[in-house]
Amino acid sequence: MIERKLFIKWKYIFVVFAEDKFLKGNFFDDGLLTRAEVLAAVDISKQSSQQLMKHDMYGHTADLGGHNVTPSRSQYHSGFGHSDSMLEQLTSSSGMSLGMMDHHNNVSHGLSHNHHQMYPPVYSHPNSMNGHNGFPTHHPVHHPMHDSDCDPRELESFAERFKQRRIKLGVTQADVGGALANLKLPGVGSLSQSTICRFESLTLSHNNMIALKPILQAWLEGAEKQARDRLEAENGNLSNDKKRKRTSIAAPEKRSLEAYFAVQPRPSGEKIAQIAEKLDLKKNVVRVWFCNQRQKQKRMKFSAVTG
DNA sequence: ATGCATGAGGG
DNA sequence: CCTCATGCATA
Repeated sequence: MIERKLFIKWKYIFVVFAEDKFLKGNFFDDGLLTRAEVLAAVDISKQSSQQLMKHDMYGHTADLGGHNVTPSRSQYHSGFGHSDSMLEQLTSSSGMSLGMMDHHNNVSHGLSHNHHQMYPPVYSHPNSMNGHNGFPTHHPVHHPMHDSDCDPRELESFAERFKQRRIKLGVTQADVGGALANLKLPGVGSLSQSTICRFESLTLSHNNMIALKPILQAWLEGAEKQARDRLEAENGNLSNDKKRKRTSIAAPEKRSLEAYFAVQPRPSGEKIAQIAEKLDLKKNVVRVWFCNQRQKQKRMKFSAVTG
């Protein structure tokens, strides 16, 4: 599948970086990666890349069998299997290998958790799921889906059309997010500008895209039907002092993390602690960075180089 | 548009 | 601890 291929290419880029560091002799001083680990990763990645070139990397989105609403099984496992085992042979250290991920994946959430409203956005709820008409945990409420709803190309074109029509309506991404709550669909609250943006740019997981599509489609149709302005989205309740802070990881540290990630996407807690210490970052920051990085590789598109 | 963060749910 | 869906904050 295309996303898998893109991931391999992406990984390749950073492994090459690791190789470069290695050649300059400044990569192993910290002892976090063994010579064998890097050489193996470099070798495997090169092979994978060559293999991909032969198989038309950008040509077409091709397959991805019309089914799977959930990535439950290995939908990320084509043409990479042997590489996994190779790496495992060469990496004497901790666990998982490069392409190994997601063997279990229950996707038990639907959309709509309406959770953690610690920072009340548009509609404010003091807490996640207290009594209060709040949807307990999750809602299976999904409209009957058709095969086309799972087709990446269909999703892609829908996202594009959506953006187009949204702009035509003169509505911002944030407006859409807020308007969703007025849709009164069971289990559907508002969404942030971030999420709408990510939907339009396909930078969400395949499943997330599928879940959001019917909702956004419903909004779009409603909004167009009454080309009126129902842009309300009452807000203005920003009386909270606790500002969330976003730590910024400097470029050098980030490059190191990327190099580590290329070799071991799922480092153990121990390893994370070591890395954190080496880079002088808090362990949790490093852990979260790896989590986010893993999520990134599962997205439909990679925003930068893949156009 | 994206980077780092949170929290539910599941082991 | 992880995955996933999401969001605040920010470049």
